[in-house]
Amino acid sequence: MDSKGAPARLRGTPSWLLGQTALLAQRLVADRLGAEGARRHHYALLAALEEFGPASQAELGRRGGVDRSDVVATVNALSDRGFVERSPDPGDRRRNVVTLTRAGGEHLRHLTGVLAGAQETLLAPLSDAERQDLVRMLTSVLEHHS
Amino acid sequence: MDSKGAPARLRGTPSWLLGQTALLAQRLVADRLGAEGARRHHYALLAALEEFGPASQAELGRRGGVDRSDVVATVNALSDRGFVERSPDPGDRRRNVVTLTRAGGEHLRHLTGVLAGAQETLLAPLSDAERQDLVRMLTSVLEHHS
DNA sequence: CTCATGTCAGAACGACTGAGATGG
DNA sequence: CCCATCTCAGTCTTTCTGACATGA
Repeated sequence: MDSKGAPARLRGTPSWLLGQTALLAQRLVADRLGAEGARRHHYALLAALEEFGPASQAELGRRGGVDRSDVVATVNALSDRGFVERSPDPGDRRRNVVTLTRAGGEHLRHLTGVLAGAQETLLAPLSDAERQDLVRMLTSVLEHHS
Repeated sequence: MDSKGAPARLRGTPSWLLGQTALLAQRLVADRLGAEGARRHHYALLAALEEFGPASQAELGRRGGVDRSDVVATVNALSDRGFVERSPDPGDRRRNVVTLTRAGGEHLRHLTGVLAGAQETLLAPLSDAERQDLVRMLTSVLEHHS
């Protein structure tokens, strides 16, 4: 992962640059979130809950891009800290309905700020226009391969 | 890793976009290289050998961004296929000097073409100018955090 | 004594798979 | 009978750590 001294053949390759930059970004984000006792999955599920409302765990995992197996542990952690509530669905007894609590909403807002700070640090050398270009290009690549 | 349906909070976050795009890129590259019986480490070491010349395994690992533990297995695989030669350094008996063979050079050129094809597929929706911008921006971010 | 090197064994992590129990 | 859900256990990767023997 050391970027310095890498062969020119690699340094100029978009896939390599993406990998290195993503690694940097993941570490930054994991560090900042970790300082708040959170992880990426935590943020993903909280954000999905806020945007789409209460959902079963399976549905929540689909919306947040988290594997159904990992949703279990993440919801455990979040509910231990009072950020979500897990209650049986009266209409379908297989399901647990997960709901965002007030404290969870506040936590989400807090983490959103922390995340924004991390983006700022990450993209420090880029102008606002460049950042928008970057987001647009990456989005376009992702949509093309969906 | 499913990009569709993700919360807007995540979809617009540069670090998330980078992660998703890098994942896509890594899978593409791993698939294409895998079809040639190669992996990313193979390419990294071959490229480092061609650009900087023969080196000890430790030095090679530093140059190619590969952990020295993993250099062992990679050099094994490459030398099994005749792409590199591992010989004791006469001037320092701790070291193995790794050298690129003619077949290794040809393999590297072949893989370089395969890699270029993967970049083309990955960045299909972007214009040439956009691709250059992307490379420039990512490089600038990486250098800033070095 | 110290440090670097090559090697191996395994930890740590994250993404994912499989199966079982419950229920629609 | 078939499918969805929740859960747990465990696999499969890749990346990295620790330890060891050898030798500069």
